[in-house]
Amino acid sequence: MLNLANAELAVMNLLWESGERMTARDIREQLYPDSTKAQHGTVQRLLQRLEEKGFLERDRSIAVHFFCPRVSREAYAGQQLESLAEKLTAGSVAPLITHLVEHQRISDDEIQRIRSILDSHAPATGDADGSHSSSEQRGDS
Amino acid sequence: MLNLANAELAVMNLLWESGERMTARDIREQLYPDSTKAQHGTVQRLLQRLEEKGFLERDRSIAVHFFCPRVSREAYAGQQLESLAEKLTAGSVAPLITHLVEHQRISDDEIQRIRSILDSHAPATGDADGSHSSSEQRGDS
DNA sequence: TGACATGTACGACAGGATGTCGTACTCTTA
DNA sequence: TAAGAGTACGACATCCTGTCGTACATGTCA
Repeated sequence: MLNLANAELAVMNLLWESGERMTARDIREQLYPDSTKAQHGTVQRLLQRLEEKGFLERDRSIAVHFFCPRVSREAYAGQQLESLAEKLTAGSVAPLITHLVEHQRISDDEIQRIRSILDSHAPATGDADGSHSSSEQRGDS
Repeated sequence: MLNLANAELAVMNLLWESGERMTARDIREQLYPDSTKAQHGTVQRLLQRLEEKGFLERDRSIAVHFFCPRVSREAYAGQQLESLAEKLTAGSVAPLITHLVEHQRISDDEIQRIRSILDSHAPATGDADGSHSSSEQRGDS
């Protein structure tokens, strides 16, 4: 999956937040409140590139096209995170989280949420320490 | 903090993995095994830009400079993760982790590691803990 | 000391990504 | 059919990257 540039991300954010399909006009009016003629072209260009990249779907069945996300925000975020982990921590996300936690960049509330996510998806292994399962650091490549 | 491009990241990876300060020659020989004259210039350019960006430190006290990281891999990774969370999930990393877990992109081993990180840094769950595996969180997300 | 090897500093360039705008074409509708 | 709105996309300036070459500095050794 490719990356989203700033302007492209702005468009996707609109689509993600709207929850409904949008027309190019909708998008233009939100991105450029003082929309000139030229900016309409800009939006069309962005939409075209986003379509080429596979990030959105265009409904051509009628003259005025409708756009909606083809990639969810969560999927994109997850992919970006994976890519980050691959490049920097040999595919492991634990070091990233370690750093965030140690530098108090994660609030207690966040920690609770993460813990509950893990609890609900990782069936208790039985043992409390969980250190039996080949947990050696492979921190770098 | 700025981003690292591919070639720049390659240099930083060398420095991060080496653990010791390196000369430009060391780096060139590793990046370009068949090092030509030209590539020496390339490496120098990369080192210069990395220094400008603040990613490494250059010891100019002697003629042949020594280079070492000024930013740790963990710090860079953490910053990138934060940046990602800011752009995509309103600063919260929980949604990122949620996605990874739900799509089984995190191994059980990783989950155990993350859990232990959280346990060791955020013990105050309100109650006296002790039963962290109990069923409290609803964790819908 | 002078020549040479090695190293540093940095200008320059090409290629790609991005944001922007303008123009040509299409479609709908009055 | 003409006007208005929309679509498709060429074109451009800008920035970032990776690369190379050149000019200058420094150290070594006969």
